[in-house]
Amino acid sequence: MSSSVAEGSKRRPTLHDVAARAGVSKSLASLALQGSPKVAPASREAILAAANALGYRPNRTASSLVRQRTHTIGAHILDLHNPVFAEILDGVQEAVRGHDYSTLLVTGNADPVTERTEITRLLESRVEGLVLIAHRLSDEDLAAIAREVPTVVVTWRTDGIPGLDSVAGDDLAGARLAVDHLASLGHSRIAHVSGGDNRIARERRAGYERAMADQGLDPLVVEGAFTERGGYAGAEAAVDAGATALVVANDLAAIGALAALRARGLSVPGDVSVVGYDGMRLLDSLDLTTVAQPLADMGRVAADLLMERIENPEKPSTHRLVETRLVPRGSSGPAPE
Amino acid sequence: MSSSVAEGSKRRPTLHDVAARAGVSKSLASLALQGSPKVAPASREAILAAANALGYRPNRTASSLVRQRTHTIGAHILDLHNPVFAEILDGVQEAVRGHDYSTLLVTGNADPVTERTEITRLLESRVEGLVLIAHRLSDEDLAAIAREVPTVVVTWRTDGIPGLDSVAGDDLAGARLAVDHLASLGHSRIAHVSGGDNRIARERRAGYERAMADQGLDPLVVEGAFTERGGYAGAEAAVDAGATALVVANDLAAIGALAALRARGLSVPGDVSVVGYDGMRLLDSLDLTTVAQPLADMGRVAADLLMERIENPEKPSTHRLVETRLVPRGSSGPAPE
DNA sequence: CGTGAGGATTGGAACGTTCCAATTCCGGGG
DNA sequence: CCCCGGAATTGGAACGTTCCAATCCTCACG
Repeated sequence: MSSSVAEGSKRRPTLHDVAARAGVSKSLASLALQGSPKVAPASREAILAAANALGYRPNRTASSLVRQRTHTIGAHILDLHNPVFAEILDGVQEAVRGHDYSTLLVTGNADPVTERTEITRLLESRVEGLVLIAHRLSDEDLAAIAREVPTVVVTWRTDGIPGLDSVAGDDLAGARLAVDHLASLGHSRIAHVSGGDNRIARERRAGYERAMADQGLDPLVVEGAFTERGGYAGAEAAVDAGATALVVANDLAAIGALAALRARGLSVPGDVSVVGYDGMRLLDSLDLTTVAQPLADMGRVAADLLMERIENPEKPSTHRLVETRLVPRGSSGPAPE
Repeated sequence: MSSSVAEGSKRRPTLHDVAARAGVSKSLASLALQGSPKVAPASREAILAAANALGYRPNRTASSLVRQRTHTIGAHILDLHNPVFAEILDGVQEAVRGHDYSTLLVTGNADPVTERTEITRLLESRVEGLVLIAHRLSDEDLAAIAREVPTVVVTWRTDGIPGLDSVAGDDLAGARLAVDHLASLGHSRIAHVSGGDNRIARERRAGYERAMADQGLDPLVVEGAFTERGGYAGAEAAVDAGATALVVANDLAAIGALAALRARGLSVPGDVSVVGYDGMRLLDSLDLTTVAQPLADMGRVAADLLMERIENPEKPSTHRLVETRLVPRGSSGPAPE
């Protein structure tokens, strides 16, 4: 019959309700719930009990408004379907949680338009920082965003934009690792299945080309994409051109490449060796050689950089290049014949 | 020299600033930015121009507070590493975007404690609904949450909790599909690599056992888990026990099982057939037979149910059982000898 | 027994919106 | 020339917090 409970059954209880029930002011109730030491034990107890009885939940939006802090960061992920991004996100989440932040996640689904509107939404929600796990933004857009909120780009180095940090693998060196590995196994017809026309793909391709030149080998690049289909088609073209080894632009495409080779009845690594790129977890079971990046670490580093910049927005940009390493597995072996 | 711009360089411009610059009241500015038809064209233009010049961004937290709506739903995902969940989430995102909602994403990392605190955080952020893509909550916790906010559970049927909807695949029928498929290929020693001690795993196991009984075959269950490692170990145990076909609890574990068989030098499907469960995209390339669920659809349906319940919180619970189907691929073939 | 120190408590402003009720403005009809 | 209606505009309260400044108590000390 307690009227406050009865009428509260529809409306969410507010701090005011808690205070009323405990017989104190809302100020004191606020203090007590924040765990301030200056509230008398008796009052504290009464307030906590009241809050509990009412099922009170602090309203973060109200609190954010007055505190001018949301304790939330935004994360944009290019494509939910690539496990690689999920692994990076996982690292972000972990680090961010340690700093008592939440993550507002959006995807552009690889479409630049939705990507922009989704990011706008994040900005309107007053996220305190932004982690872009791959993106399709123009440099101007990126600069505008970075001016507005601390931002870090994961997956490729982005310099020249003030106040923006980035975390990336060394794609040039990574592609070289793959080429050198295959060359040392005696391969000479090493093809590259590219990842299409985007920043990372270009970088990896450049790394491949330079490494091939340094090995004194003729490069052979076939067009592909960062998807299984892309890898499938690319692998077909590459073996048609006589390749005995494939440096594939990413793991997903490498899995597709494997499928293509299987379909052709070619054995791996007997007839053709395959090396992927990224180092997603699954690959261990698939026995696929790859150039691995420490994905979760990249996420963690990104989140840490973001936290630092939130602390100190004026700090100079830092660009972290993480180490990639070759993880040899069963998909790469000596050149045939 | 315009003072409002100069001093605004640090502080975010607010509606008040826009109104001042346009020489109107904040009320009118608000109206104009919402696209109300009752503001004079001239004023509208001035206001829009001012907003643009200042780089004004509406503050959603303030707006949420007064409107009592956040236009945000919360999503909890059990484990970011299982691509299956990502695919479901993708469907959720898409549907939710259509309704002009954002998603606040959290993970419990399969740990019940962080799971609860993360969900609490969502509640404090006043999400208008909750999608739980697998969870570890007790029924009481779940009921308490559902009482507080519209909630839908994806991945397993959850009834008996008022005001809670669920979307799930028919695991009983699904496991039967796998068994029948293998039986029709002539297998009799069909083992089940279980997914451990959880709701879904139990259901799939039960489906397997019943189907085996109906086929007049002896069941053989080995303990596994919903992970690659679990599948790996399970497959070893199963072949040691003489199985020629494996019904594995989920795709991830099936991939692990494949790895185990390869390590043993057993051919698939020559020596052993393998059937997975879930239907994650990657499987197509891996040529793995599976019992597929329409994952993205499940996400979409979940989001739609949620939207309906947000509209009408009193509607009776609905439990959607989505259809699973067997997708035969190269990992299952006739029984040996 | 008065005074003051310091702890406990409180009122009220502020955060940036939305939206209702009230006011101003304008031209046309009487 | 006044008044009226409707369109355009505005002030101000409200949303649920936080936090500052001010007040209230209580008790020890002189």
